[in-house]
Amino acid sequence: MQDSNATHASRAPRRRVPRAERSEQIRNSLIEAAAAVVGEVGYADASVARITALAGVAQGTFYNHFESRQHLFDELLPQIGQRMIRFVIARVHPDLRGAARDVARLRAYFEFLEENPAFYRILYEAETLAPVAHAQHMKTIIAGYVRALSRSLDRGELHQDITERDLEPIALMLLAARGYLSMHYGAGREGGGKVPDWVVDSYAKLVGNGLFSEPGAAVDKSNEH
Amino acid sequence: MQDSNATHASRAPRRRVPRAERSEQIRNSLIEAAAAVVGEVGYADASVARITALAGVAQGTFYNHFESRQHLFDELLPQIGQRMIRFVIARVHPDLRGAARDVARLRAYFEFLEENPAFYRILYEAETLAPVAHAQHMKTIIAGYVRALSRSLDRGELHQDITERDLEPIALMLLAARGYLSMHYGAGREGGGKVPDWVVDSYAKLVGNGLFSEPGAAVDKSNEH
Amino acid sequence: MQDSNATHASRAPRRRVPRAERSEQIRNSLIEAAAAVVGEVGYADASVARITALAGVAQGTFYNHFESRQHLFDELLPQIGQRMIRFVIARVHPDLRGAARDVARLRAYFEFLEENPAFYRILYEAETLAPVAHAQHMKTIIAGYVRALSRSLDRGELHQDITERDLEPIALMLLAARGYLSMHYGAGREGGGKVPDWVVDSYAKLVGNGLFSEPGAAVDKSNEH
Amino acid sequence: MQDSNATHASRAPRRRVPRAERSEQIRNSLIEAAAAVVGEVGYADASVARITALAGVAQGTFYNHFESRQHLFDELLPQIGQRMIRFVIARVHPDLRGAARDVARLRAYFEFLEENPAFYRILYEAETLAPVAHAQHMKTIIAGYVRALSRSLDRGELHQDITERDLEPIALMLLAARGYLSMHYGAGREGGGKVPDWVVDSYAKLVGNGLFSEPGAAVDKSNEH
DNA sequence: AATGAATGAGAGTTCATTCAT
DNA sequence: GATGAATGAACTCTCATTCAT
Repeated sequence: MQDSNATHASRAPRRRVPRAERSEQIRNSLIEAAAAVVGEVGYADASVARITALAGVAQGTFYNHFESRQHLFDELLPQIGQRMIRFVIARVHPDLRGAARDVARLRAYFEFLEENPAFYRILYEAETLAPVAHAQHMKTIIAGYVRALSRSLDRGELHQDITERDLEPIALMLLAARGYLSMHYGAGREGGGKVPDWVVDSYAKLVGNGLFSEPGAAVDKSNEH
Repeated sequence: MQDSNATHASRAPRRRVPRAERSEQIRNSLIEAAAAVVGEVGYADASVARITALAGVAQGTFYNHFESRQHLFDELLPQIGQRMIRFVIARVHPDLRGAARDVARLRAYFEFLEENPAFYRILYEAETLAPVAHAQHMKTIIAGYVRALSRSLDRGELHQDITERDLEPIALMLLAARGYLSMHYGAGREGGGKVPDWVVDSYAKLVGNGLFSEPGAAVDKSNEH
Repeated sequence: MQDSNATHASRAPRRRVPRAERSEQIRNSLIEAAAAVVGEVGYADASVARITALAGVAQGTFYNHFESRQHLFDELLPQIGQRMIRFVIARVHPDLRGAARDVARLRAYFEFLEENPAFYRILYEAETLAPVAHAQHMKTIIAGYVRALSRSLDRGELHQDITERDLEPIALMLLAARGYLSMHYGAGREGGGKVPDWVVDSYAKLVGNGLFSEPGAAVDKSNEH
Repeated sequence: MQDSNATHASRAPRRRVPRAERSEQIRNSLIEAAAAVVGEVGYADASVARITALAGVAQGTFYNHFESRQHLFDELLPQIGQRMIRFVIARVHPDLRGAARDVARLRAYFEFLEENPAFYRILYEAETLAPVAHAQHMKTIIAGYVRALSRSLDRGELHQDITERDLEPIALMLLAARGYLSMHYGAGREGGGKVPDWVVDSYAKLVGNGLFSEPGAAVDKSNEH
């Protein structure tokens, strides 16, 4: 981050360090401000006026850094989303396997939400208000989840009836669970807060054993092979 | 103040259409119009002008029936939500039990979405744009789901480690699955469409057997009581 | 359709006269205000704020009557242009013929400009700022002029070397003369004012005899002295 | 940036003067860029950003050379106007006299416009958007035209009813003709283009013989009404 | 009760100009 | 002198809501 001699513009700006750094600072502060504002009032009410006021710059400055309000919105989720991914990776012990690993990821996610309550809105409103970013984020997240499940599958950690093709819908459902549980028990509520342990346990039970106990009942009707 | 007696309409030749009924008609047509508009363009762009235009009344008329645009929005989901609930109930055979019943409900939900693609947006945007209605809807839906699961529990259809307290988070997660699967494979995508059978099968597998096969592994690590 | 009986109140607006009239009044006052503002500061600085302030209505009202600022601009020249045409027609004695008629029209035009000094800017800036209106106006004006000249041609009032084909460029040049003379000696200057008689006389000389007298030099014919 | 410090001063018109000359270069390139931009999009949309981008300098540099955008605009027409004047002088054979000389000047003007289509907009929009420059330009041009006509008058080339006082309005009208003819038949239209010969002939007829053939009628009659 | 024009606050965006580097 | 980001006033336009008819 310190070295900025790597890129050498043809026009030769004299003192690129302070200027470029200051510019980068402002850009970042705009993103941070936007994240905070969107987290608080949602995309729809995150006006440029509000964002720039929080960032402490003039409204016009906004447009030196982003083509439009929408362009900022489209960067918001990727930025914070990456942060979330790194956070979760850092929090999950590399040796964990199977269901334990999955539950650990869930917990890490909830912890991230506790520390970054804005993320909830940034993510879930993005579906309609920053759809490109949302689609990209979901794609990345799903792909990562499928990869992890795929490794579990290879290791034989999954039930025998689970096939490669099931992994995507299952990843999706587990992500869905994250979202709804945090909405209902955690950051999505007013005031945010921690998702209680017993809720995580319910997740673990569902993921570990499924819900219904009658053998084959669920699969029989709809599955022909 | 007009007479709102609707049972005997043939009283005077002056007024043929009862006022109250006509008023109710307009109110309903506004709700229908709003549902269509929100389904098409979302809450944010569902302007009063657009809704009244579709309903065929003047803009001012809107405010004779609803205190504000937000008040209409707050009625939208309850209305359409009830319709969805009735639809699902009607489609699920009363004799189905256990996982088969749950899967049938999932299918019915997807069918409702196919026939009412607007519902997807009305429901999922409501979380931020009609939060009161959304909370109420979720409460109702969850309560219904929990009741159903509770009956399954009483009948001994569930795994033995599932307790009464697990039912709410589990209901939530199954609802979450509905939402994300329809977003990804069905009505949430451009052009709507049917969720494929193999995706329903993946749901059935998860709900039936769980995901991970190591017995107890998932629960052990994270549960200390 | 005029009936506004209480028994048949479903479609018919009750008292359309005052409402429609008031609306028309506001629309007209916006046009008048716009004409005044454009005349004073030009199209570029004729902001909606300025126009509505002068018209005494709210800014939003503007958009109940015109799709956009440009749409008003596009109506401005046709409106005032028609007024000018009617004015000139009214001022020119129907029995005048030949050069006398042409000069009378020139005088009438100058008089109109004296009474409507805004017209100058409305017309001449329109070329770039309301090009469609300008083109339409010029087409109308040129066509009218050509028609008048054509009648003179038929009556044998014109020089023998003038043919039908010359009429359009000549009409254009006479219109050009109007414009530049008023710019330089009349309404185009600060403070407006009347174009002096001796300037009109110069016009009359040019139109009457041409400028150069050498036989054969320009086109030849009909010149001595 | 580049080594422009060649310090050998010889007899040849090669100058050293690194600073002043470089400064002059930038200033000129800004004027050239402005001319191109104004010609393309008009004064109103000729933003400082656009001009400096075309000139290849930073926006701030602009204000080292011009007090304001308007100050540049005020220099634009004088610069290009002088170029036009020199072009016309160079193209008109010094021995031509009378109407032939005038028509030759008209043709030269049209040729200049063909080669410099930007000039049309620079000149005609200047009336409202660079009024000082426009007034100065017109003054210069009119003075030159009057001088030329005055020489014709001294040589007896003009009609006897033309007096010294007529020369200014007549010069103005001939300039007006230039402008409108080029607007309608030449550079003013989309795509520019050459004014056809037959249009020039119409001009020649008007200037040569006038329009109406009744001698004297034009002047006398019009003073009564 | 129905109408639909009037309202005005507030939105996103532009751009001439300034100024620290 | 050259730079180019920062500034903030001004712009056009939208729309939920009001209210006289």
